[in-house]
Amino acid sequence: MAGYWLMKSEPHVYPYEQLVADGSTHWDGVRNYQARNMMRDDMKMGDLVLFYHSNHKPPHIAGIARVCKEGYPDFTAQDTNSKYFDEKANPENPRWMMVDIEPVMGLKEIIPLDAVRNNPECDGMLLVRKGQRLSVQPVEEEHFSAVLRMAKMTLEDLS
DNA sequence: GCCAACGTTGGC
DNA sequence: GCCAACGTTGGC
Repeated sequence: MAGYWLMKSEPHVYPYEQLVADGSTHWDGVRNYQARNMMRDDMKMGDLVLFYHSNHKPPHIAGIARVCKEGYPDFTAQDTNSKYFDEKANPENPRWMMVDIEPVMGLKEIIPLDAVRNNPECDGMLLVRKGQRLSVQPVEEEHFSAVLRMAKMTLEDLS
């Protein structure tokens, strides 16, 4: 059964539209162990992803993406020219992992963070939990479908 | 730009 | 293994 996730990106760095333009992307630069572990162990081919724009007014869910390559080493950690370089990473112990995602479709209506927070169907979503900052987080199926409903979409629209 | 929340680091 | 210091995230 498919898993559901939410991934955060700052739209001035990498907006959903860029994912559409690129066709797919590797999700490099995650330097948090919880997020790494989920990408390494839990995110599977075909899992659906809410693509979230953080640090934007208003912060919002912009589109749906899909995992198209499962966890593998984040090579930017071993690239001295990368801002994500980590001297503790090496081929034997890459330390950081990433997945690839591809666009599925943009939301017909973007969903602002406030709308998620104000929707009782989204109670318990990590996204609206105070103080949580994970840039990759699991989403329950009922929350995922609640977000789609808010955007006047269904899972069938995604297939 | 502020700052609360939280993760990481490193001395002890 | 504790915990103070520090850095980052991300909404506001």
